[in-house]
Amino acid sequence: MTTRKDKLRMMLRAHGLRYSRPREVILSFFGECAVHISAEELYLKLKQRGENLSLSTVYLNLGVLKHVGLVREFNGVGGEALYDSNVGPHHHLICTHCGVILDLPEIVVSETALIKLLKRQAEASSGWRIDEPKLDLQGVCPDCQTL
Amino acid sequence: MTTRKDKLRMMLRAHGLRYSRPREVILSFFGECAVHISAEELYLKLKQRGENLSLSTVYLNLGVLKHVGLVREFNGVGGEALYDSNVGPHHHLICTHCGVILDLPEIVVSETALIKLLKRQAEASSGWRIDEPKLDLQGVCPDCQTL
DNA sequence: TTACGTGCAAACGTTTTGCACAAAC
DNA sequence: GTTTGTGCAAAACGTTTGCACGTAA
Repeated sequence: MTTRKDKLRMMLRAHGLRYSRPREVILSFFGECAVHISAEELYLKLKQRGENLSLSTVYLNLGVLKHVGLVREFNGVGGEALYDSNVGPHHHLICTHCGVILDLPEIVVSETALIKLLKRQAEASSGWRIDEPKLDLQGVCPDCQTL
Repeated sequence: MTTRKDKLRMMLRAHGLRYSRPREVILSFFGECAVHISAEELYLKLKQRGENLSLSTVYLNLGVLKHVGLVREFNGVGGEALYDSNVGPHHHLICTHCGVILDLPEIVVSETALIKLLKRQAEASSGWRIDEPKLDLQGVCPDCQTL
């Protein structure tokens, strides 16, 4: 029988990493909620659950997981590092008022043909090789609009 | 006769700010090169020119100039604050290898119709009010491609 | 003369690092 | 037994703040 823990062990192994309790709780947190979260927030959330791993371990492992491609790092409105287990190509809606970040809904993501056209044009005109066009739409979320 | 300094004084006045030597050298630096630069880099560049203003003054004035809309702040790949006197809507090419940032060339910027379409779709589907769609194209610049 | 801007140094929040110990393999 | 990961504390880093002095208006 293959337990959940065995699966985790195999996944980590496949990326050249060993199993550890901090890695388990961090990855299972991301498994439940693929939210955009800072290292410190993640540390506090895990502490609330009774896990006591250190803040530096959180930082270290987020770095390692980013390095092997299991999480993605990007910057919030204030420049803080945020982490996200949605590692596929996607775009962000960023509220300039409260800082909340949402992944772009399907209906827009499906318009990738337009993005690809932009990418091709940018490559042709600049000589750059473009990996991934990422659209950050800055605006005001529904909650902040009512304030 | 209206000197360059008078013009500067008037511009600052129009934004509710007084003239000062640090403001003069910072704004004239941006006038010459509308580059993407950090507070510390700017401080060092100005020091090289024989200007000795303090680092905190640079930070303070970049904040003030951002506040009145004369410069724009955004985040580099490492999350550091970068400043730019190109305050109009434009997009960025970001090299994931060396971190250099370029404004998107005309030929692509002219494709704003596509961006606007994306913006309208995103607004309709999400309920957000979107101020400014900003396209960050991450890739590898010509210099880093040859390494 | 009064409000605003500066320089310095200290404080701050976030992230990284060094090191001894512990756990995984 | 060897390699890798952890926790703690200290350091490093970019940025902000408090305060006495200087300068613009």
